[in-house]
Amino acid sequence: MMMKNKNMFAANLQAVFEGYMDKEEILQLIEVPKQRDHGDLAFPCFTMAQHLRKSPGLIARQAAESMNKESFEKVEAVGPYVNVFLNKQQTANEVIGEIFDKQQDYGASVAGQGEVITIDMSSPNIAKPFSLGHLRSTVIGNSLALLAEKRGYTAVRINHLGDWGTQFGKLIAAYKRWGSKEQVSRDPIKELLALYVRFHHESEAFPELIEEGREWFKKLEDGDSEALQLWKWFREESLQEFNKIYELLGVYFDSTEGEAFFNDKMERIVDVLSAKNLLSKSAGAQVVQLIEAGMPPCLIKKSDGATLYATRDLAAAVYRKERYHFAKSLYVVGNEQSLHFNQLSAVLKKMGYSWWKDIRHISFGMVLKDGKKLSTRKGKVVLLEEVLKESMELASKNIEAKNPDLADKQSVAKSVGVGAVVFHDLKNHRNNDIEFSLKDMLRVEGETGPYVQYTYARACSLLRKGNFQLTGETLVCEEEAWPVVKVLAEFPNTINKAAENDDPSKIAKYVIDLAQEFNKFYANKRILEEGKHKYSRLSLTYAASVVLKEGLRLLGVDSPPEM
RNA sequence: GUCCCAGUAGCUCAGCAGGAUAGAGCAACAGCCUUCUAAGCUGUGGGUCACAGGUUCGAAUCCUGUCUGGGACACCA
Repeated sequence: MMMKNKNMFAANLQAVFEGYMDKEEILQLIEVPKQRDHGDLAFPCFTMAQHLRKSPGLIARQAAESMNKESFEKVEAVGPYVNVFLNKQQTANEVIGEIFDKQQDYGASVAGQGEVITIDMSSPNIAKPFSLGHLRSTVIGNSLALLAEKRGYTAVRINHLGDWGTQFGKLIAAYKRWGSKEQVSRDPIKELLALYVRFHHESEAFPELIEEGREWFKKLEDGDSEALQLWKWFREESLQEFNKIYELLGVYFDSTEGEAFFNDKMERIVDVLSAKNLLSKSAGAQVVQLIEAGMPPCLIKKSDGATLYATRDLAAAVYRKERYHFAKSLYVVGNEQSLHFNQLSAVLKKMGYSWWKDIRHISFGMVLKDGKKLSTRKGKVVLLEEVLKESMELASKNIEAKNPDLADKQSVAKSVGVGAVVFHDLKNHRNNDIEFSLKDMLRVEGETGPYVQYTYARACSLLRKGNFQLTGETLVCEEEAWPVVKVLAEFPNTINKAAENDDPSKIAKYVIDLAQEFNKFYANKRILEEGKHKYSRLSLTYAASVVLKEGLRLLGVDSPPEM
């Protein structure tokens, strides 16, 4: 919609500047004024001033005068700018009409029709608590998947569980020394974590423990039945705990093939590397040199012959390409691993896979406490489950205080409590580090999930009370409704920007923006007041509700119709 | 030491394919509910956009350097 207006504006200007500037260039220059009284679109004349060697102010005045103004409400020159005001009535009818027409598909496209995007997300480590870092990966990945689907792609959500590696040797060693079946069964993650922490603590004084852990991992790799059994048990218990969280978050996976799944797929990678003469020995280890790419070498095999993270990820990348034929493969993993992913791409490139450039590391900032990284090894973790629990309790208290007669309080408390935490995680650009603050996460006023949900619930309430029904009559756009219409018109554009930049925060900001504009409208106009504006106001309310709900959905946040 | 990311209001952050007086939210203060959900709305105060150069008619936005913070840098993932 906005694009259409922009095109129209550009076409008109092009006619005026015939021979000096093509439409593409004009489109590039057209901008949205920051201030309301500067209109809806603006063209700065500085560049034209250089072409024509006249003052920008003069050009703006002449352009404003000679332009075809029929399709706009007003065209005026202000200083060096040509400002246009769109036809509010027509635009409102077009925008809201389109939303009525498409409903939740408003903003959808077919850009990715027939293509697959795999998304490596969440990927918690077995036997360790689900941390806030994993929450980030999970909700960012989920939102990117939803955005991809909105644009017609098939999204494959992959939970690459951290279910293999030397830490399991350590864990088994710790369990054998100090663990008990009863305790682990009672509270698996907590107990396993305690064992892991104790192992690290004690191995500072008794370094021989490290060796013991290494031996257990070797046994695990060699298929020792005791080791394998313990490993399976740890994995199973952990997965059950994780599933509770996924259920709360409303996230599902198409694949939970973790690291262990690739154990038998790595030899092939090593063979290819070897056949292509890419492997070299360095201090006993097998590496791929990446000097020409300006990177340190990528470790493929340890000096004891064991494989490494990179080997596994290479195997996983190849496997995913062969299985899913992805057009793009995203890895939602913390930014401290950017070197690893750069190395991964570089090695794939050397292996001759042309799709190396379709691999994309979607990095995100860390969750910090007192400005420092949280460390599992030192037991310094914030448990997501507890955060969610507190948030849901707070939501429950708020409902009790504000709307005690609400039906289905528990499910609303869940939606709002979880929504607050998810939204808080997504509202800022993913690359920012987040200082852990329970207070901020539980906030429900201002730029928060509950604020947006509240706005949606209010809109729903109006629609219920006003018995809103589509009649298709022509709408009247009041002055106060115009800002809402403009934001509504931007939704498709915002979706594209969010998807192109792998940036869900754009959607979060958008939805806040829309809620703010709608709330202003709500404060200024009695929507249910009988009279000639009622249908138009309710229509606007309806359109806003559709877009708020869909925006929240794209973030993985529920929209209860009442709260 | 090398590489990556960041430094905008007291706090959390937008804005950054250059453009008109730098915007929100929180916190503070002052208002608005016998009428559509006050998880809301309105107003006030608060800024040398880290610093220094450069490119440009024009820089928070682009380039270079400096400082500060964080992260990564071989047998963890």
